[in-house]
Amino acid sequence: MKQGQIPTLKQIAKRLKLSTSTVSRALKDHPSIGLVTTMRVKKLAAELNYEPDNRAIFFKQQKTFTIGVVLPNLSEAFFSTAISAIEDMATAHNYTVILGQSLDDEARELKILESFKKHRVDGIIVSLSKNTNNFDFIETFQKMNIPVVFFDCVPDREDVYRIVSDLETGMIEAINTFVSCGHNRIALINGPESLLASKQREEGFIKGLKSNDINVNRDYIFHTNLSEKGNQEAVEELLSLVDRPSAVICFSDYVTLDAMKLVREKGLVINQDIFFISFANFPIWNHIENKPMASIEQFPGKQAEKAAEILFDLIKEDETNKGNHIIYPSRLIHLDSSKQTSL
Amino acid sequence: MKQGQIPTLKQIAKRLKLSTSTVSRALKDHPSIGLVTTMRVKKLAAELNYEPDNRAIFFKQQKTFTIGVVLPNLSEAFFSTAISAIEDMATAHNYTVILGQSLDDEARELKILESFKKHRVDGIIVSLSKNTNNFDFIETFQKMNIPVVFFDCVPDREDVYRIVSDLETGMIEAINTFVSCGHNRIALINGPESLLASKQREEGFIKGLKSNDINVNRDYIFHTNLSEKGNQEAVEELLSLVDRPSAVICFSDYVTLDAMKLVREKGLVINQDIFFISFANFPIWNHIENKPMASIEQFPGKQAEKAAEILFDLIKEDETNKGNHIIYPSRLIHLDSSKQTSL
DNA sequence: CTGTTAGCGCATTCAT
DNA sequence: ATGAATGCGCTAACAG
Repeated sequence: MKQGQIPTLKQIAKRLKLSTSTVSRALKDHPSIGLVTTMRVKKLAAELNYEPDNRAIFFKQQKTFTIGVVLPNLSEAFFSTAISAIEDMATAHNYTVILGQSLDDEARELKILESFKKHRVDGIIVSLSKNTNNFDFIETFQKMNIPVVFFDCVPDREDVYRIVSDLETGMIEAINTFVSCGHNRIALINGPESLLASKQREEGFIKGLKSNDINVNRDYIFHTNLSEKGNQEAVEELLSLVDRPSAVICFSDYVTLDAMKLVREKGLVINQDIFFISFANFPIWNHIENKPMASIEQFPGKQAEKAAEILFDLIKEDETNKGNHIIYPSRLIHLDSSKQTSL
Repeated sequence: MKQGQIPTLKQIAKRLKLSTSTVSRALKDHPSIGLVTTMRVKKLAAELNYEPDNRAIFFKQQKTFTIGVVLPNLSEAFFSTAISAIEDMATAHNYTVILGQSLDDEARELKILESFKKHRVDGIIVSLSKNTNNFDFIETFQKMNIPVVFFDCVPDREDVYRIVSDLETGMIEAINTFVSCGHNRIALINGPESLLASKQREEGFIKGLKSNDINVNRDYIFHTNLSEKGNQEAVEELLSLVDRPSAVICFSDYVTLDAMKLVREKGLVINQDIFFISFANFPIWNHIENKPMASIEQFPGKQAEKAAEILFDLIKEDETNKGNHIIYPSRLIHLDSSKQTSL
């Protein structure tokens, strides 16, 4: 009574006095099956609401038509945009997506990867947790022939497929913008030093300053572990400098939110006493007073889409070495600040 | 050479000169297998890095140990909190989660459900798109014995499992708060009339006014389709009333963001000329100047967790009719407004 | 305590 | 153009 309803190939075959193979082929428009038979089969299949049982197909084909995606945090607009892009690509390829949030916790990330492995996903897309230091899992999946593609937060190794945003372009635009507004005391609140993303920001920062003939002052480079507390500590330090910076570039929009909050509490006026530019360009800025001057767009959708594209190529074993390091430029987006100075 | 590495039960059995069933049982600590044998099997399995092939297990057990979740939009904090809760529950039950975003598009929602059906998920959790009117899919899944649980945005039918937040409690608190601050011209910017959630808000609104002996003025109830344009139109109307409301309750924090933006552009000062309370309580308020007075928390995590709990009960066929309509109270959260009036 | 056997639903190879 | 036979990896009923 339970599953009695769900029709199988065999049932269709019996009802039509055909063999399962004929039915199977008819359903797939195999050329060697007669038109009449094909029609009869399809008709009954439609009537019975037949659906092939994916479980059997997965088993037979040694595939699951499923990819796994590990992200730090869905609540960040950056990643929800990314996952939407991946989902769309997956749908287009007739794949489904299983998901895990690492919440920037290395152990949790590993558990998710474990579960993907057990699930026998056909491929994996990862944007690393900010605290991941152990990359042994890469070898594990290599051995199992499960392709892995990284994006955004990627390991600092050459032997992987990875897609990143070139943070230098946006960073240099940011500095040029600040300089053209007359700033020369420009600070950077950077992320954890272990991150490739932080390294790249710092390189761009220094390059940008140099190209504007500004001395690089190491005291103007701060680091945060990206927690609210860490962000505030960095800002406290920054504000207590005798020669306080007038312009600040933050690792991300979240860092900027924390920074601006503290700055306001200290009685300083944003976009008057101190100016901000940050990374990520999240959509909410347009609804906020006293936003940063600009934010650097990293095109999460594009990055994720490319990651999915490469992954599906790898799954299809088109191992056309189309370069396993893709870099997209980032771009500075000026936020409408017409209301900012009117306060 | 490809899959040659991946060990199976059979291989372990051959190497150990045992039968596959013995190996299978040993790996599961079946009591009828001798300790020595169990040890030998486990040792070799560990050496070979054996992992059972879920595809075969799915097939054999007629299950996928996978649940599907359909949500409107991952980028809303409400839903990303919800999905985290579901994920945690799923992990605890050894299940994986496949995900789809409807983006409030009925057709897209249906496609996602289709794909879940093909994937033979063991159960489904849905928070409906704001534009869904056709609920035929409920019958389809019923027929296939795939349990479905709704939360937050649920169908207005009795014969389904659903978990919602009781919007009335929060709504009444909101009105009481406004009244105690001296407001009596209180407006509601509500969502689409077709939504159960809108209906409930309106009921609470009217109840709250009545209990405070305030006449219900129908002109103070507005509707928006929740698009930015719709939100703004509602606010335009509201502001153009001769007897302009001094206090506004909005359908959600997103509506409030749009509303406050427009209000500012009109030169009005928030928390002085006009006051807001809204639904959802998203985390970013604490980082924003000129936030609403309060926001009504709907506990997405709790709702989602409960939905998952019920779903897993249904999957296990513990069809203990533990009530298929669960309601959690909502609660007004006062936002720290110390900085608000100091501008 | 351990082995043998059968079968889940489907795709496929080999016959006819 | 169609059918029969096989096997994917695993579990479980049955047999010893």
